[in-house]
Amino acid sequence: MVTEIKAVARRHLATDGANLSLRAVARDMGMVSSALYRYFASRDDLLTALIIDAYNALGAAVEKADAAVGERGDFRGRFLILGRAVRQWALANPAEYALIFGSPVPGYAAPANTVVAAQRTPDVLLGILVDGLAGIAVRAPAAELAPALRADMTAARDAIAPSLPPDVFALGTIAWIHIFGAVSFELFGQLNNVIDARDDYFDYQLRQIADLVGLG
Amino acid sequence: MVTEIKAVARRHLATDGANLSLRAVARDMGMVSSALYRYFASRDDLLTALIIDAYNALGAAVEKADAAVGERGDFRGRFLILGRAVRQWALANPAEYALIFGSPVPGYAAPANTVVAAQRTPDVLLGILVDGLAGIAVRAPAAELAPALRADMTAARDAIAPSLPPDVFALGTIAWIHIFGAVSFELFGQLNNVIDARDDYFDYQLRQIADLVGLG
DNA sequence: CGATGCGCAAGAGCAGTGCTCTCGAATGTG
DNA sequence: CACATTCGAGAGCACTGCTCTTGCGCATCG
Repeated sequence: MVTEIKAVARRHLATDGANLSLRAVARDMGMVSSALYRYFASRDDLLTALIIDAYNALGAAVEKADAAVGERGDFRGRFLILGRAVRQWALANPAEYALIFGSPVPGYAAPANTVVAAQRTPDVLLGILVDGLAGIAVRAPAAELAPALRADMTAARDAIAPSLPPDVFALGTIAWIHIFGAVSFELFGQLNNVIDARDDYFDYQLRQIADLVGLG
Repeated sequence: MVTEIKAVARRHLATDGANLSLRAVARDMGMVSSALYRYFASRDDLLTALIIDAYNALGAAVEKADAAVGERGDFRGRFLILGRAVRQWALANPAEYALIFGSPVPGYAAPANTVVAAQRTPDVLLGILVDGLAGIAVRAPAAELAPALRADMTAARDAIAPSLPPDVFALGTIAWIHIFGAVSFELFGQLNNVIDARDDYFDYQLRQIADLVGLG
């Protein structure tokens, strides 16, 4: 039942965007709006469920794409596949992407449940770096981390990818942020009337970032 | 009068986020909601005006920051200043930043008026590259542009920065996208509970991107 | 077999929204 | 002074999220 509600809500999300109407969802299900409150305490609750689903769907798509790569030792190739998987999922589910990576709604605060689902995709990226580090394909980065920043990076990698040097971990966050930035830039319309060869452009960016990270 | 309405709307935007209430704005001005329709044809119209203002405010802040740099030949320094100016403006005006760089509202299509205002900030960045190119501080990039992408880049630089080689122009777009991505990532809460030294982290990213672009 | 309880949905209602339309008051112009 | 134009108020429509009460139907007990 809740899955059916979420399915209909997802359909509405795809057409109407983030301003999801509970009444419209109920109408589509032949119910009255108050009936939905048996399954979701509020509209925000429904949105939270959709957000967690979206994080998991993206994470699953990326995990599947990386797992399908035969040559596990081709770390640069795996990174490119990962980036493309993120973008493909975003292009296929723009509303859900905007839900999790777009501007947050004012009063809304993401519950702790979301973080584990949100971590799946960056986890895959860090996994590639961990594997690549073992194969010494990842070069040592040339940049300097300020002390406070180094402490943050060390603490974060301790919790997520203990075997990664903080400098490599930091470069991984840059890669993740740029993938997010590039997809958002395209999806939110900032590329309109400027760049048409979007597949090529995204790949170009991935290669540049791979170089920056040291995935040669 | 329209400026006063926009001022009140901006104040509401800062507290209530993107779902701006015309009635609340009118209430704050001691007027009734229908009176606002003399000055703005619709709520979207008011939002469009705010968007253009936001683009111009950001552009002006960045232009001012770059113009204040004494050593015009320190292209890497000017790039860092530019990035910090973008972030500072975004942190000071989060709602307006989200308005122009966040997920677009579903039915909304940006009018042509916005593009000239939107171009001001990337123009400053490209200006630094143009200057830096004359001083041969910008190294030749190592990456390859696919033919269709090269055509896009060439056309775009013809319209914006004719003296820039397409490869350098392309690197400039990467820099701009990463600045946007890094600011959005921080502002939209994706850094929460992970990185606290945010000034340091942003500067670290800027240095890495400066290296990537070749601003040594 | 009948009564009780519970899960579920419907309906009314409240406060709020964007937007349209009409009407009256004030203002400045000929 | 008379006119026209601008401006804001008010009512109203359709919509929203959400609460509360009501009642239907079904299953489980005594």
